[in-house]
Amino acid sequence: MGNYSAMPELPEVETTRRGLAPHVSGRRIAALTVYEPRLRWRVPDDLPAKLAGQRITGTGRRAKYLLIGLESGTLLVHLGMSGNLRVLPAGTPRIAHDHYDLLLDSGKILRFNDPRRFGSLHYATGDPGRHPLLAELAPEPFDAQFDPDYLWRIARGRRASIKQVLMNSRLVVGVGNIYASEALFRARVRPGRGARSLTREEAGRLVKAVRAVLSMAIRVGGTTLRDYVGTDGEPGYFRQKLYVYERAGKACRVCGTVVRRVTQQGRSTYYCPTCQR
DNA sequence: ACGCCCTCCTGTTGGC
DNA sequence: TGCCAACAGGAGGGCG
Repeated sequence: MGNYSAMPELPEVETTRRGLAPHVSGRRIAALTVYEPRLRWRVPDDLPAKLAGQRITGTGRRAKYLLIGLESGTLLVHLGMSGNLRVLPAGTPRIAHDHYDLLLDSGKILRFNDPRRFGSLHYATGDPGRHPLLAELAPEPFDAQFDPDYLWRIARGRRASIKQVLMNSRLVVGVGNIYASEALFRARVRPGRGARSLTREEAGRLVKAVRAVLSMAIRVGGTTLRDYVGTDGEPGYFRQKLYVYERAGKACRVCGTVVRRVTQQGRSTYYCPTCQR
């Protein structure tokens, strides 16, 4: 399997945000240096000039976008599926796939590394929520709006599977491939079920499960696959808590049944045929 | 409106 | 042992 890296989902992004916030909040950007602008979208040539000298007002997160608030706008940082941000002393030698540095007035740099270059860097002026990448996003899983009624209602109107619904960022954001499988396991719902077959009770269990699995992952610092590290170099420990993800052929941790792997829309899905109905 | 597929990218893996 | 195709996946874009 090629997941040598973090596959940053919502918990990994939130872990990154919390790790770097104390290092960047209130600092001034001395310079942005772009070594490789060809990310998911090309980093604009004029971005360094726009950022230089600006104070960082704070950090935030929307879906899997890390937001860095500046005096005159907001940086939208996406980690893609192999990206990470590290806080390092200025002058630290670059390694392969280091693509840009934000030099801070503290003498530290915020360095972005991303082997697959699926990550991105955007700058929004004005309300970042109006930026095209954020404007159409669904509620956060921890929003009050994402409740059993909401999930049940949208699921009933869909022909797609329940796993597809969970992973559709126009319906609910932040649930990627790992946590979709894990949440469905905890809710005891089979991932291949048609979303419209979800009962009201199952919708309730699923809302709880999504929130539980995400908040637990945030609490322990994300999922370690191969070499995931947060901004301070500490690995995440959620991998140890996985019930089904990447456990095909192994015994279910609850009932002992062999965990299955199936493919849905080209993505791996894992489930226990006994625990999940 | 919805659902599905394609695309971007590169390190790792497995088959021959 | 070495080569190479397949695979992994977030998510926007496009198409039917």
